[in-house]
Amino acid sequence: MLERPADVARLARVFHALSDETRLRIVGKLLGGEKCVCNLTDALDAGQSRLSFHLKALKDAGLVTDRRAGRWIHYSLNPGTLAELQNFVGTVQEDAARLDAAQCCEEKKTSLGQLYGISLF
Amino acid sequence: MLERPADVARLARVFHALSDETRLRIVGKLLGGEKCVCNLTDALDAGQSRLSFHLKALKDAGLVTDRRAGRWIHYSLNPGTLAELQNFVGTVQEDAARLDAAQCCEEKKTSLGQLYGISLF
DNA sequence: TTGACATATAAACGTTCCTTGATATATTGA
DNA sequence: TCAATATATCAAGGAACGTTTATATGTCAA
Repeated sequence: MLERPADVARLARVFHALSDETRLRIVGKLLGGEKCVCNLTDALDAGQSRLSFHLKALKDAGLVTDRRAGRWIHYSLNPGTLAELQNFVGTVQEDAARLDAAQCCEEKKTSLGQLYGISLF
Repeated sequence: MLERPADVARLARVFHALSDETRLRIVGKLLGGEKCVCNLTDALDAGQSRLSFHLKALKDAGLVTDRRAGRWIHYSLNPGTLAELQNFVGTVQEDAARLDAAQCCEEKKTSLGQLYGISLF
């Protein structure tokens, strides 16, 4: 998934959207189900315009969707993007764990072999 | 995990580390196993100092570890932090999927009930 | 139609981030 | 010890980001 430049750019945008504490707190609130902006303003005591700014960042990244209901606009988590994200993180994590498990058997190879260009296996 | 301020700050740092295209490409390269900086410089044709800057960001976030081997420093993915990350993303994703599945049964409730303060269930 | 309310957008400003070029540190081989 | 190599750190400049205040848009109720 990190081979195609478009995917890299997309992932960077999603991660960037989650790289701010206010936005993470918004996500935390949305875990309970969809919320209108007014709910979030109270729960996070953040100014209205500030909240709007961060909601836009989350929405542009595809992490949340909005739905107008009369005067209010309700935001909720977008399962699709979250599934993509989980897929990516899961892949990287599994790979890292696999490499880590293999490492114990290659200690000598990596620390000495790479130095001297010798493979013990 | 988003209740404690310290966790929110930690997560924001990890996400920020992954919010840059150069750093994501570094992660992509490390999927194949540990690499020395020289390998990465070649593979990503990024200047040495630029690469060093991004490796530090990944290291400070706990996403990679480094290991000196003679003249070279090898970087590899840190499975622990990646597991934490996967745990978080997985939780949010599952929650979003659950809410999404429930939504079909509450369509009337959310679109009309919330407007008029009536619960149909 | 008017006023109140919920939310979005714009402008201005300080802060953080990334890049580049120069310099410093650590390690090795001669 | 000296030169070469690999990497880190620093300083400067510009771009992107987040906050705030003010204004605009859209919706409802009277």
